[in-house]
Amino acid sequence: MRTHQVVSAWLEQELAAGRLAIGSRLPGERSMAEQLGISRASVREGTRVLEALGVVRAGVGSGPQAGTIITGNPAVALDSALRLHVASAHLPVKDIVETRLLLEAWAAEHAWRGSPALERAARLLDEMDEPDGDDAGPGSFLERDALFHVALAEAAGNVLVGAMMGSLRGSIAAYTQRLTADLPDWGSTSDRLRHEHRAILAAIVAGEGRRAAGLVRDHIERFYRESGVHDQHPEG
Amino acid sequence: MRTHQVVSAWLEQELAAGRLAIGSRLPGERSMAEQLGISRASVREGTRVLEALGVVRAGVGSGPQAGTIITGNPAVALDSALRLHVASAHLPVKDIVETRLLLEAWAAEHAWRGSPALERAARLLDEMDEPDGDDAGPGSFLERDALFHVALAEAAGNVLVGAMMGSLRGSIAAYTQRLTADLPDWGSTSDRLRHEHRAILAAIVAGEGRRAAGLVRDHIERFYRESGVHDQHPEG
DNA sequence: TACGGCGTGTGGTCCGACCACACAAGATAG
DNA sequence: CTATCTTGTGTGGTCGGACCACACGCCGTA
Repeated sequence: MRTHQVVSAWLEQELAAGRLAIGSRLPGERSMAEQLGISRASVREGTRVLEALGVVRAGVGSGPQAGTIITGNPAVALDSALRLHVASAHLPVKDIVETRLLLEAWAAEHAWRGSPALERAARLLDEMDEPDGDDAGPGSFLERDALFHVALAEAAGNVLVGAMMGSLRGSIAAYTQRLTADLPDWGSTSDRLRHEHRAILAAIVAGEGRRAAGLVRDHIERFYRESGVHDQHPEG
Repeated sequence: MRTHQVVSAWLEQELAAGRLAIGSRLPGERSMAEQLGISRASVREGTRVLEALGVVRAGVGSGPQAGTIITGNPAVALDSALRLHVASAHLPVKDIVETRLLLEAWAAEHAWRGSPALERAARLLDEMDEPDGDDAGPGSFLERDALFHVALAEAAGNVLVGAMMGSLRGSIAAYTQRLTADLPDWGSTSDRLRHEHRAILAAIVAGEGRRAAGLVRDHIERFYRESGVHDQHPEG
């Protein structure tokens, strides 16, 4: 086993044994190096990995935000991973759209009606109704659009599904931005999107899961069809 | 931006520009440190992250396997990530089962009939028919069981879905192992699993996607119901 | 021609040093 | 006595240099 993996192996043990939990602070790098019998450089490599995986968060200085603290954020793991894999053209945009469709339709169908995520989604829709005051173009609209869809995914109460959609957000924002640039009439398109968003949320709140899932599917598919995503290359 | 992130940022640029691709070899750590104007320690932290994300693979010595080489393996990213997040009890087993159900049902419905993954799946089924010669108990059976399900997921031709199932494999193997220990009659259960596997694969090959999806759903759900997974805690 | 030792470049690990930072306790000025 | 400033301490962040094990390919040797 490579030396830096000692850190994650140790952390996994501590977590399983209940000696550490989310929110706990890890020993300092110097102290951990001594405890584990490895160098500080290796401890740091191990910590970097944990950080990339969204398991810990490192902060300098002193105080509550300082030190290396255990978090539970699986989304950051995929966020950066997806960026790289998309960049390497190993991950076609088509697959991302497909996966998004899959996750969101499922989430819409299984959404928990009392989820606070739905309230967040509703707030986002209200904000999207206000004309983009200062910012130009569809920038902040699409930002909230992506967040709205992530909120829907989280409403199903499945951490994994929520995390996966959360990490897709970055990729989604990237190409929706690109696609809207080619649209001839953004005004009417955004109006339609607004309307469809309302319909989706209403269906979920009304408990009509299957119908909501269908609406989500149409919503996403139509947008990509109109934008002609199928003609574009990942690096476009 | 933290220094070690210079590496992933640089790599992303190189990939996007087409100067690097999967299979390419990165410059040596020492040379890269000089090029990027950072220390070798930071380069190493950066490559450790890339390695954890499944973007590169590092090998010592010389020859074709040596050096840091770009791979496209998103699955390894989640594999370790899931282990840690499950250990931290941040990720309930219920969510994993649910996600598995979601991914596999979709994959069964969208499987590409000519996929080589289906041939692999068929071979695995044949191997599972042979009574576990030397190994005791359901060990290698469950191993192949998990691989069979991953193969089905890959048959849909979606890299992301395949990668997600691949990284779930570790977690799945962990608790199926645990659950089968409590089963009163493993012999009859494994017979039923074998039969269901055949039926699923046959439905896919016959092009009856929807029916295959239903079979998959029943297959997974029944197993977990019988095993009483709902009564178990993540750390069980 | 076949074999064996050696050079070279790779990542892997370690050490020791210094930096920027953020808080807390003490010293200081009002 | 209070408010402010200074200093101390511990944190992660970065750096340069050193040595190791490894695996290959070259080259001298038998």
